[in-house]
Amino acid sequence: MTRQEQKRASPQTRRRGDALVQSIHEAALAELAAVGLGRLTMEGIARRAGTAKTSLYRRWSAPHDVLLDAIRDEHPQEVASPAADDLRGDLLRALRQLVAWLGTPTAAAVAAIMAERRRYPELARALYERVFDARGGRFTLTVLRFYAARGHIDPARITPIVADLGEALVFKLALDADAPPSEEQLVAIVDQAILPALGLDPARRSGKS
Amino acid sequence: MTRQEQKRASPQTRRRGDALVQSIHEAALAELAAVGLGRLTMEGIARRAGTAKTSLYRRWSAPHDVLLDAIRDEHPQEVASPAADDLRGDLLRALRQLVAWLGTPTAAAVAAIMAERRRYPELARALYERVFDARGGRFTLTVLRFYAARGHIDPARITPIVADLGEALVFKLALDADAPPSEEQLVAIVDQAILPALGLDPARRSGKS
DNA sequence: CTTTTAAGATACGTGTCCGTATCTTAATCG
DNA sequence: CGATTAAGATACGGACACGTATCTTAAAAG
Repeated sequence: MTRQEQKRASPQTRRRGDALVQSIHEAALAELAAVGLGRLTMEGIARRAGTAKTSLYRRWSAPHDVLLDAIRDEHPQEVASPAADDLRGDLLRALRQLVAWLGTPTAAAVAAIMAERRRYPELARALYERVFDARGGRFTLTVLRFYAARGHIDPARITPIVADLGEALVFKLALDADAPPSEEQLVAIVDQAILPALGLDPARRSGKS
Repeated sequence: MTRQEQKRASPQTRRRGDALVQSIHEAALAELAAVGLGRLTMEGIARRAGTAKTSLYRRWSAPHDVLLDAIRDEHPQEVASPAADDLRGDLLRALRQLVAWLGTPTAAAVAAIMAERRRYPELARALYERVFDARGGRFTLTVLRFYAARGHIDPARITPIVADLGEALVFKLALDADAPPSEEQLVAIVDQAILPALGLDPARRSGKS
């Protein structure tokens, strides 16, 4: 056993550098979920992260700064690639992905900031500038554009309202029920709202025969 | 000049009874809008109402109680009566009414509670029980049912998703822009989303010729 | 190994809010 | 008018968080 191995055998008690920052980020998101924006404190984040306030103040001047960094680090986002010949399936996949994201601590943080954007305008602005552009990240828009480019959809149908449909309904359902929409509800969103709005109404097509 | 008129001539400095409660209610809603649920305090409400904490504690034990009473008192709601032969116009009227309500302090309070329902479940529950049933108050549903009963709409089209469409889009637009949707946007919601979902697609109808 | 770095622990004065207690006094009642 | 009621003002001890300062010590560097 070399001296290096002996050193490894003793359990580490302190986190340093990136490991510590990662822990603090996770703690910030969890603390936000627990207490909300108005009650987010350095003491709370530090307590939850199991670290000292000094470690936080060495890097950030306020809890909102910690939160923004946490969101940015946890936010990497990939939108599913459309299949090419299954509009309905791809819309469903996109909505499922949205629902999956809604279950993350990051989504909860983004929602909290959006909900209180009038009270914390600087925070909301910083979210846009430092994390994402507000109009980006539409899960269904990628799919719609993909199929319009291939001639499956009349491009004139892809208006801002139609592009917003899927997300608006998912958010509303989630808010009303305080639970993610079911697969059945996602299917209903696609079949009863999105496709009709695109001029591809399943109820009308089956009624053709 | 009688003694009663003399008494009226001296400016009153204190509010009593209902007048005081009304002031406190308004203050509670305004304070909530300013600081949010997490920072709503008795001291804040009292300060804003220009009264003493004792006056609050004589009636309520916590700021959330004040808030609930304020919402209930300010919440009376009337949905516009449909016209009978103007589905599109009535849907627009209903959406305008929703937008008008969204501009009230009460709506902001309801939104705040809904946004933080996971952090304040008791408060959210009390909102449902003491103020309104969660599934009530759908602005467009009254219109849809009215026209279905008259045969203008296939009742099978009025699914929960379709019933939710208008409100979901209005909420999303308002949230994204931090401003009420414009009249043009309301028109787009009706023409591009609601009517197609009802099988009454304007774009398809005009394409008939 | 020693030195350096930064993580962690704690103290401190200040400010805000809580909920209760006490008192003064405007407004209403009889 | 006097008596009663409740509105308003203020004090108080305790809890919590702030941001800064100081010190100890684990971990990394050389």
